[in-house]
Order: sequence, then structure tokens, then C-alpha cells
Amino acid sequence: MKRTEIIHILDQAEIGKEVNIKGWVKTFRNDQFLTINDGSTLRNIQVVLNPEQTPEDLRKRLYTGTSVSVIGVVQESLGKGQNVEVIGQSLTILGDCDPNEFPIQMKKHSLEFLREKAHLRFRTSTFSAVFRVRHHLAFAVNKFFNDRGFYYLHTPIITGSDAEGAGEMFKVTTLDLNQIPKDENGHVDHSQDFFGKSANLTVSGQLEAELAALALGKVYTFGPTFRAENSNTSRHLAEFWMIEPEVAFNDIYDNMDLAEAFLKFCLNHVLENALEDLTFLQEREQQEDKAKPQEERQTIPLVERLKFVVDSPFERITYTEAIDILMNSNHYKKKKFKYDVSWGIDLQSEHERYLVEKHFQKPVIITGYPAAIKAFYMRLNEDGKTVAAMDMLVPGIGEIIGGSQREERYDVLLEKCKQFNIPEEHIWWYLETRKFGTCTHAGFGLGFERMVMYATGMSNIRDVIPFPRTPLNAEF
RNA sequence: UCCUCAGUAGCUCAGCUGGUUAGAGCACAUGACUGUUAAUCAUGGGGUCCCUGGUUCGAGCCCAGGCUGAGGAGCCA
Repeated sequence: MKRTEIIHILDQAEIGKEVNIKGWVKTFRNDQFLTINDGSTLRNIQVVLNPEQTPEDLRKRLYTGTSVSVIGVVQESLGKGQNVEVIGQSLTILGDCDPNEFPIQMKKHSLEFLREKAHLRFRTSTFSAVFRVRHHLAFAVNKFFNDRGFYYLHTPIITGSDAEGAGEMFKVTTLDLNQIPKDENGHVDHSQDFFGKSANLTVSGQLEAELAALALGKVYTFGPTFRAENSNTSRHLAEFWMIEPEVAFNDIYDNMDLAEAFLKFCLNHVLENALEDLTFLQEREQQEDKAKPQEERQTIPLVERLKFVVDSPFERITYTEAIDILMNSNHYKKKKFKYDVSWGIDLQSEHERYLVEKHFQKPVIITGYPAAIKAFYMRLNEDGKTVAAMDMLVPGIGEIIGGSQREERYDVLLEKCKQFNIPEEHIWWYLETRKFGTCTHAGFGLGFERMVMYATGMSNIRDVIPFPRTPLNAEF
């Protein structure tokens, strides 16, 4: 008999129909009520077994986590708590689950504990909800760009370029690490290596995306990215997924419009397609908040928060305005900032938090940063000291998007490479696009996991990626 | 990498000023009950108190070093 997914039984219940359910046991109560989940939805289905018709040796094996197949008839529930249930006629245990070894119970586990059980944490309601939302967001990313005529570009994961400048890189080599060949200067001799030169895992697909944008017009990347920084925070991963659109003929203002429309589209998509999971995560967050001091609690429930972002225009200010707001704030006057504020500083987390969470209380896009604190490829403004960079900050997460209008002028870019100590021979291919039919273009990078955090309300980035890669953590 | 906090049963946690046999709830086992919703009730088993060293008559508790985790900072997405 063909299996019916639980979501179909619950949503299109045909009373009296015989169905085959396959899934994993959540609970078995009173020797007759078997609650099963199969991942098709957050919701479970209740199977009612007749204790007298179900052999005891089967009933004794129905622990949380056991996989089962049940054939039964759909009926309106006699009990409260569910509309329909299935009267079990035959039960088969597909896979036993020894409760003395299986660590997941029908109780609250700490997220820290479940991180150590990353192979099993999908079985919990929280993680199944998070990863369903993650799926819908990933789908929304592709849909947003596809609907707007962008091409999905696959940029390399292994890169020979070391000029991306976005952080420490993981080395890729086939050299025998116990016998590393050295040249006459005592340096590693990469001429004997797989690529004949040093290679790394990519930290960004942006430079390659620019090359494609200058022919295909509108492209985006969406793939894994690697940073070997020793970052130990709740919002950094060594391996994360990044989305990088790049558009020819767009300037920084078009870029901001795109970023805002993009985030709104994705969040709206999950509101429309995963509301059940979002509502569960919202209740979870509210439960968690009860244990927290008042000032750390969310003031607006998750779903409302997302709707607010979708419906209201983002704030847009320049870096210079941001500095003015900070310096005129009572917070600054009462010397509550740990780091001083003056024009030219890189904004600290506490400054960004103040702007986003206290002052504006909504997503903020900041543009026009000092050239000295931003990357070499960002377009120099007419004032000669700021660049056409933009950061989007959101409450609770901080920076979620970083982007810029790119420097399209060959001589200016060449000069910036010199200032940033980037050898021309490392990046000749990038510079050539500025020689052959250069044009205004812009793009941004968005950390996918940070968007998943924002959409789910999860506060640790390790809980929104199936198998987090962080310093000292690559078990699964 | 830096700062702060934590590590006690499978899980969540209590354990006083250093003092005899280290506790609770959940989970598990046995029994009762049988339309339950994290079912309930009774009984029971279950411990490398993170590791190493030290102080002390005596250390889960104090000290030193280490390991692991969390929060914050830096780096950034």
C-alpha cells in the first residue's frame, strides 16, 4: 500500500479512507495513543491502537524515535487536541529505537546539547521547523532572482585567487603534509601541488560574479563560502552560504532598492509558505523569553516582526549622518559607548545596535563609508574620501548585507590596488574587465544563515545550518 | 584571539560556611489505570561530581594549570 504523508491526511482528511502512515514515534500514551511525525509538517498524527488487538511485544517497542508503518482508517477524533486521527488496524515496526541509547526525548533539550547530536536533532520540532523555513528561504532566493531575469552563476569553490581580501582562507593542497616540498628560499613549493600554484577555498564569489555580470547583465551566486577566521561568536561560521547578486549598469541606489526588495520578498515568502513553522518558533521564542530579563526579551512576536519588515520602508542614511546621530545621542553624552565615536571610525557592534535597535527600530541601510575602512573594489565617491558602500543592519542580528557600487574606472582601481598592496599580477583578469567595455555596476553579499536566523528568531547561527562548521567543530 | 560565566545521573538542574551514605523532576524498569494530549499514581535501578595536580584530618565545594561549552568583543556575511 502506498504511503500517505501526514500533511495530506491532516489537510485533506477523507473520513473513512484507509491510509498507510510511515514515520517516527513522538510519544506513545496510555498504551493506545501513538503520535507519529513524518517530517511533511510540524504537526503529528495520532493513531489509536486497540491494546487488545495489538500484540504486547509490539506495544513495548513503541519508544520515541521508533520508525513505524501503520495501516488504518481516518476518522474524526473522539478526543480533544486534534480534528482527525487514524484508527490503527495493523502496525509494523520498521526500526527499533532503544530509549536507553537514544538521546532525544519528548521534553525540552538545550540547544547546546542538541548541537552535540547534530545527526539526530532534525528529529526535534524546533530543528525540523528551522530547516523547513531554511528550505523555503533558499527557494525564495532562487525565485526572487529568476522572476527578475537574473542568471544563477556557479562560481568556483576552489580558487587560485588570493586577492579577495575577505578574511583568512582555508588552504587546498594535495601535497604530503608530512613532507612539504620547499623551494630554495625555504617557502612551500606549490609548483609541485595539484594546481601548480597555491589554492584556497573561496571566501566570496563576488569577483567572478562581476566578470559574468559584465556580459550577462544580471547574475547571482548562492553557494558555500569559507572563512578560516578564529571567530567564536553566535553569528559566524567557518562554512556558510552566501548570496551575491551583481548587476551591470546599477548604481548604489539601484543596489539598495534591490537589497531591500530582496529581503522583503524572502521574508514574505516564508510568511506565506511556512507560517505554521514560524508560529511554532514564535511560541518557542516566547517560552524562552520568559526566563530572560525584561530588557533582553523580544518586544514584538516573530511573525509580527517579519510582517513589519515586509510592510515598512527601510531607513536609509549615510555614514556621516550615522556618526551625527550617534554623537548627538544621550547614550553618547552619558558616555555609555565603550568605543568613542568620530568621523572615520569603523562602526562598532554597539554603535550599529544603537542605531538599529534603539534609534530606528527597523532595518537600516548605511551608505558612504570612509574609503579607508572598506574594500579596494568599492567605488570612490566624488569627495575623494568616501566610497559607494552600503551595509544593511537589522535588529537583533546586526550586519546582514554588505555591498557596494564597484570601482569601474581602470586607473582609479589600479591606484586602489596599490594602496591595498594587491599585486597587479594576482588580479589581472579582474582589472581587464575595466579595460574592455567597463561600465557602472553594483552588487552585494548576504549571509544566508543570518537571514535564516532573522526569519526563525534563532539566536545562534549554529542552529540554522544543518552541520555547523566552527573552530574545533567538524564532527558530522 | 581577548573578557566574563559555566561543567554534578541519559536530559534539565539543586547541593548551605569544606564535614558522615551526593539529591529532585523528566527519561528508563515493574505494577495500577485505560480517550490520552509533555497522561496520572506507586515502587525501583541509575553517579569517573570535566581532567590533572595541590591545600586540608577531610574537597562536588578552596587554589593552580588544562579541556569543553555559553554570552560578549574583535574579524565579517
